[in-house]
Amino acid sequence: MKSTARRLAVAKPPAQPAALSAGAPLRLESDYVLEQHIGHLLRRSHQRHVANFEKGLGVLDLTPTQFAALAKIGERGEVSQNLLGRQTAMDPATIQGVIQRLMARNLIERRSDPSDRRATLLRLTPAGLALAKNAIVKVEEVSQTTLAPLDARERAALALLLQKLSGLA
Amino acid sequence: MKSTARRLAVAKPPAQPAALSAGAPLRLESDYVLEQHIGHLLRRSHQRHVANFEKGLGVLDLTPTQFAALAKIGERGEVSQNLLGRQTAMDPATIQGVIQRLMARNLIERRSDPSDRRATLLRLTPAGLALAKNAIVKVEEVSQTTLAPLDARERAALALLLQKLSGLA
DNA sequence: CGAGAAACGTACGCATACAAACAAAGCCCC
DNA sequence: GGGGCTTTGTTTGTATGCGTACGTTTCTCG
Repeated sequence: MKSTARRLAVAKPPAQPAALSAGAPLRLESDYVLEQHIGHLLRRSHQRHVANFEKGLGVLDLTPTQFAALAKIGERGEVSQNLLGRQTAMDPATIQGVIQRLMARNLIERRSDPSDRRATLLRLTPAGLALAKNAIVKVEEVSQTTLAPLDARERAALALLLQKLSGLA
Repeated sequence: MKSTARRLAVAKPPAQPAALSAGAPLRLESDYVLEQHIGHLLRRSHQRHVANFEKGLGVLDLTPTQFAALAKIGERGEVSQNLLGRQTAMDPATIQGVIQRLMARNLIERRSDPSDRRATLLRLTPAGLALAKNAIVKVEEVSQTTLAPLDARERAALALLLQKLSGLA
């Protein structure tokens, strides 16, 4: 078994206590290029899409995760909270907050599962259903905006590659 | 000029006040498939990479953004905070928190720009430089882990597509 | 020169995102 | 039948990530 669980990588400060390093700044001699790394590219691309999303949804005022939850609930009819989390790739702590905010807006409602007293079942309210329908149209437009730099062949290729990368294929 | 700045999309609850909808759950009749949408794929892929990152960095205990800031500072020698933010795709509010945490760990230090009293210049401490060097090695390994599902040709294609998508190409 | 615009860093609020710890309920399997 | 493991949902704490507003400083341009 592993000995220590986790150790903070705190480095003790250098010898001279107070003064800032006086001379030329320290440089990292390396051919590392942030902009070419997969992590940075994924982050930037996702960041741009989220920006498009929030702009495109406008008065509907849904975040990507809120929309995903709403759409998934509508697709399944009724789901438990943790199952919904797994199907939208959110951990229990995250989905919990999302659910709370959707409930506060009367978009979903919950009842306890009669066959499992631990679980709560989620379903759309009429308002949630109506909002989801409107949102789907907008979300399609958002996807077009995000994908605008790519042609049809590139879009298909990208989707396939990302499915492989995320373990969905 | 626009009339109202922003309106909350709150829907008034349906006629019956208290009771949950009794019958069958409302369903969203739609062929919308979350798993095929670019936003979800980007989110999942990024999510998987971040998980690899945090696992792979181990005791170095750097988040992707903290590493990006550290690497960029080391590359430039000395940068102002906002410029660093632009080069790592973080807005001023976000980079501010990252800088605070790196400073609290003695990895970077700041001085006010003598030629612009608004700006603060950031540079690596010796500890920060050492940590960054170690981190770069680990980060390369993380990238390999993330990209493991793809062969060389697919990796190159993905990088190109994401560069286009994020506006870096 | 001097007023308006722009840029710098900071602060607050909200929404993901996840680790860790927890109580309650259900399941497994001897 | 019952002890242990798992699952469900919650809470707390930390870290992005961005909108917005703010005070200070610098720049621009008439």
